[in-house]
Amino acid sequence: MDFAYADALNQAIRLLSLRHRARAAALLEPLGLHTGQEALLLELDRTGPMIQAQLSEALGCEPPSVTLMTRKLEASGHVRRAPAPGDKRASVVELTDRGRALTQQVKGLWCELAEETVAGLPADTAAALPGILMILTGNVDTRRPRRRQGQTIDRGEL
Amino acid sequence: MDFAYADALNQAIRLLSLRHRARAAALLEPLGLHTGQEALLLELDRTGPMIQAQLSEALGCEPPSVTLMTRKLEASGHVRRAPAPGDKRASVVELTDRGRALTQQVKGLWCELAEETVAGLPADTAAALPGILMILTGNVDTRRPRRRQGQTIDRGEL
DNA sequence: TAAGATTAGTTATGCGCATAATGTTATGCG
DNA sequence: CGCATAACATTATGCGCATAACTAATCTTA
Repeated sequence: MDFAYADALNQAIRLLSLRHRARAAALLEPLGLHTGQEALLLELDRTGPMIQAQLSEALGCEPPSVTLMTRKLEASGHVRRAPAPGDKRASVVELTDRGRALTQQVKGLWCELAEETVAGLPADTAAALPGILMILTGNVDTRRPRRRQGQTIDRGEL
Repeated sequence: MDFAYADALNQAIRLLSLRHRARAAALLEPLGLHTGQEALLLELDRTGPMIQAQLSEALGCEPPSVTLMTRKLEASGHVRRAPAPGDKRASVVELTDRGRALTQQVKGLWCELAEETVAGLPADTAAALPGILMILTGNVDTRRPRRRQGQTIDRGEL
């Protein structure tokens, strides 16, 4: 593997992370949201109420992070927590009406951000991009079982 | 702009950021490096000694971050700081011999990481990726003058 | 059913990067 | 020249996300 290429790729990913996150933060700030919280709201909007362990899985961040995110969103009244029926350890998280309203605004910003991000790219490139990035993510993902080299794993899921 | 696409794209970028960073951290940890420090070493290796303001620009992070990074790399003996000739405010940062040696190891890991990252991608897609990501980065970059919508700005660079 | 292992969630702590405020040196202009 | 302004660096502080250590509840199984 050519180092010049490797460096270009890793650096590009690093810079995109920094800038995309910074831009997202700037867009979300008027709504009183910090980066990461929008992902939780959008996930609840997509999937409906769920317990924190599921959120952790869906958001790709660790349980302690989810604890803090939900705590803050609860404090700001966008999310509600209730004891999970049938499991006294777990608590289900769901959007409040205010949270649902805010999520709609987030969706608008999210479209803006995506549009801004892929500006100047050929349409087919832009269309393929999410899928490509998901492949990359899967390739370096150490949380899940570890997919081998971008090919799907045989169905040995316990 | 379609929300489903926007969501897929923004989410993909967010997850790639988290996972790629985590994987890099895991690879760098045996070298005693934390994420971000490798970028500084590689930049010094590429460009040679430079002052922190230049590092800040090259690395895409703010001066206070550079202060901390250099301080830690100085403490671990990989980098040296000297007063800048002709400017008592600035200090030039350069690699020590140990730093240079470590950087060579980082380069190896960087190749591993890139290889792992693009596994399973068509060769031409992988080849085009760094350029595409740099376009995205430029599109959402608010540090520099603000390029408009992915097209180059007219040469009004002061 | 009682004991060990697993799972949900939390608290404590640490790192990277950001912004704000400060001190110091350079510079450009009346 | 002298003064205002800009640039380099730093300190203080805050947020997101991570890991480690812990409690409490649930599952497994002998």
